[in-house]
Amino acid sequence: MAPVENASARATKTRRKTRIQVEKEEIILDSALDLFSAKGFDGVTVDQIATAASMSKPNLLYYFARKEDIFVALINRLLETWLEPLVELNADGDPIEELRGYLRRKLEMARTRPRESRLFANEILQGAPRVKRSLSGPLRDLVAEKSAIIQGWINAGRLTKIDPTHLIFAIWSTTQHYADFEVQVRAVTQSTDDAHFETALQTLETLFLDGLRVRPSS
Amino acid sequence: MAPVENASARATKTRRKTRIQVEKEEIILDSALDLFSAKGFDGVTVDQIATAASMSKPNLLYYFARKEDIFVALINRLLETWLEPLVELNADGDPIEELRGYLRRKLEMARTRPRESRLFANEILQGAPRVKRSLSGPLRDLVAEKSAIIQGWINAGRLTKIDPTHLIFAIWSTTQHYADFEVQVRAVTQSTDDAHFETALQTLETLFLDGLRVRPSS
DNA sequence: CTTAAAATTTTCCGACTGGTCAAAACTTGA
DNA sequence: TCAAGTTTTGACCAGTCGGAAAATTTTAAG
Repeated sequence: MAPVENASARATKTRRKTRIQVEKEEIILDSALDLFSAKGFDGVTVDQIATAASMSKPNLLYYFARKEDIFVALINRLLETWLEPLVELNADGDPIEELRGYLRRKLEMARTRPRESRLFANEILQGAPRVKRSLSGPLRDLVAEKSAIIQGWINAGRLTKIDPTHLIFAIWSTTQHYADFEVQVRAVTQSTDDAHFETALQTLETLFLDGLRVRPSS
Repeated sequence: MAPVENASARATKTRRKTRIQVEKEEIILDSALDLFSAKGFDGVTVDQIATAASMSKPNLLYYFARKEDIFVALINRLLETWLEPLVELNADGDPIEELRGYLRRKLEMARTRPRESRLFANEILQGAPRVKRSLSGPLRDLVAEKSAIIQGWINAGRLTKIDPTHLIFAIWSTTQHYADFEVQVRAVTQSTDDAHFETALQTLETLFLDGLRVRPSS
């Protein structure tokens, strides 16, 4: 007798997952991340994901009933790790060192996890139809919390007067640029490896901490 | 008798365009820009573009033989205006004021032409399959030229030592962020209009020119 | 007004898409 | 070992897609 419900439905009913379920779902998600991050949701077929995961389409659909379920699973799993660098920003640390560390962690994430960055960019770019709720929920709350910390540093005269939220945007955009616009970066810098990330870090640190204007050295 | 070749083919043979051709092509491109920038190349059907342009699908295909031709036409037309703010960077001006002006122009472009920004982002994000040539050609040359100018300013001690190319990347990413990630920006700032662009400009100017580190005011 | 070219519409098609279904093959725990 | 549950497969489908073809209507130049 064929099962009435699929693997996903069963999972939500908290019936515990089989060894095979855990393994196969992992393979599917990894293959899907490859494809979705490179071609976007609409640019990928279920068949392509199945082939990449070395299984048949109906078999894949046994684990994720709909194509969109795979995408949503990826986004949800992504959001957590994605915000980790910001979570680590510590109110008790030295402001300059804390922000330098955040910049470094975020750039490192762009270097080591470009697929996740591009997947997220793809989704936001198209109006975030599947994660809008998360944006105005957990994301906004976290930014508000960390912005308050930065504002505290500014009020204490330990940082230049600046809008904390837009500062966070600046860190996000400059670092993710190296993942999302990798093709462009490579075309312009003619780089074929990771070497430009070191230059990028130096440039961004100097820019964010000291700015372009030349000051007389004390 | 039906025409053997379509409007595009004729155009390439330098037969001059009809009034109707000029008008309709404009309408098609504008409608396509709306849709492509919002949903990406694969997320849009020819039928949707045709409906948005108030014509039938075969009629649209009379002007652009293939869906991809519309996209390519958009990208080509876009590239020129897109690089204009950088073209205007003037070697003879004051370095700080020149870069401030570039930043301002680029952010203004993100505000007034978000559709173009998103279209471009969509294309780059997916590996630039249709404009790779332009990236390593005209784009790279322009960046090289302007980087040399900035490097000249640095050598003359008029700017902080920094990698000019990555500085340009930083200006690109921070400004385009407000167009490409608009949904996220709005979700976080809870802004419903353009007001946050003023705050963004102030933040980026302060950040890029003076940095975060507090200096004793002379 | 005439007529050739341009523009539009109607009709159609083959390829592909996401997804279903029932049967077969395989695991696994008692 | 064996039966209940899990996993995999092959056949299939209804809808959509980009695009082709040909006939018809409209435009514009002489």
